[in-house]
Amino acid sequence: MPRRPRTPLGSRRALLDAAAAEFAARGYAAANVDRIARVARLNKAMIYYHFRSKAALYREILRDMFDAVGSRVRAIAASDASPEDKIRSFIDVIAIEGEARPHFPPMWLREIAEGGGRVDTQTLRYAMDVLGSLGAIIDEGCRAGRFRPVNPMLIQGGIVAPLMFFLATAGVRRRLDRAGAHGASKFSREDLVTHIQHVTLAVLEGRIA
Amino acid sequence: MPRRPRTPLGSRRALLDAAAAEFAARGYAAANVDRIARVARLNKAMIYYHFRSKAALYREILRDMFDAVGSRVRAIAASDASPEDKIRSFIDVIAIEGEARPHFPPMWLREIAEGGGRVDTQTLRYAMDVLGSLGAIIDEGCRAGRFRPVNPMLIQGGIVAPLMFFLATAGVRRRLDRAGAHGASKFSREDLVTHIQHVTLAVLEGRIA
DNA sequence: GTCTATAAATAGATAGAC
DNA sequence: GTCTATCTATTTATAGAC
Repeated sequence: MPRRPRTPLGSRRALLDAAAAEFAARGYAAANVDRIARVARLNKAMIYYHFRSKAALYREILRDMFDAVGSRVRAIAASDASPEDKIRSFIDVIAIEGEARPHFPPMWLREIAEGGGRVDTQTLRYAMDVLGSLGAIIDEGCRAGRFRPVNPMLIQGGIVAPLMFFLATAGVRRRLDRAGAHGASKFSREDLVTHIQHVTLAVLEGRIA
Repeated sequence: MPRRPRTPLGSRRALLDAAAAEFAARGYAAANVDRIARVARLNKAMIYYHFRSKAALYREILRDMFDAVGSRVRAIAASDASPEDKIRSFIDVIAIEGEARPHFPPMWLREIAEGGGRVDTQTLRYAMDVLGSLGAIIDEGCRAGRFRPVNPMLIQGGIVAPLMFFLATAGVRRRLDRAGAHGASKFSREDLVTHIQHVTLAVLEGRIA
């Protein structure tokens, strides 16, 4: 007997979720549309009904993820908090959004490795928003005499790279732990965020170099 | 007329080089053995003559890279330099080896995203060596009363993740630069290494948190 | 050691029924 | 909206000549 259709666009949502998991775990090329459909408890043809192609499906997922992070970061930069608090929030948001979307960190890592060759203009804009917002926060702190001018790319790298690394390696770290490495997974996202906040502010306030 | 064979194992070297470039740029699944052979100015069948399979070729490249970094790091940990200098050298070596092997950073990023599912036991051992050596250096510094006990994984993440990120994004950063982001690529590997050295030592010596 | 030719499997995409 | 069946292209891998 045929299953009854789910709520309108429910199948679309199911496909997006299954696809995000597949793309994150295997990467674009190794991802398999049949498997995506099966996980979503649907047929492969539904992917081509809701999306144009495997590539379009991928781009939509990536765009949504960058959009979510980008808009939250923009809001922080535009708020009237102090530069220090903005930096803390910036770090918090990257970590929270990254943890709330477990498929984002691996996909981000893969795109970096890819050299960004697969990101569309829209997605690139979101990514640049993040860097631009961080730059604006730093500028503001400099004008207020509280930050030293530091290359935003350097600051962003010190924040985002470790965060994505740690979020993407939750699984491996547990394996390393069991294999004998000491305490590889013995700290939480909050510990890491606090650490990065302290380091980043120390750098920006010139308490280090 | 048939080209004459190159020096013994010259074809093997050519295939390894071409394959590293292909795997780094496209990832394992999207890499194409035909293209690897063409770039090496050889025939696809030569890949199966020198290596068992595409997968074996991939693992050999990955293992060589981790081996090179692992053994240099082990040597640093075993030297009689001060803990501070060992930390500096550790960071230097990761950066230098990563820059000397431009295909390593992207492959590293992809493996992290993959959750390490493709690394063989040998390669995993090399990777654990790096973390183990860093842990030993930190322990030594602690016993000498110069470092605070900090989770090695936290320190390693703060060093390796930004380095791999920056080395892997040389190309994208130039594109972002032209697209309007300010000064994205306006610093060198030395600048970055110096920065990471300062930050890492500040953390280990308890001058931050 | 190196090549040609080909086998065999996989996987993206579409047509058309229900 | 959902599924079955199928077309087509790509691609790993091998057999065998030179």
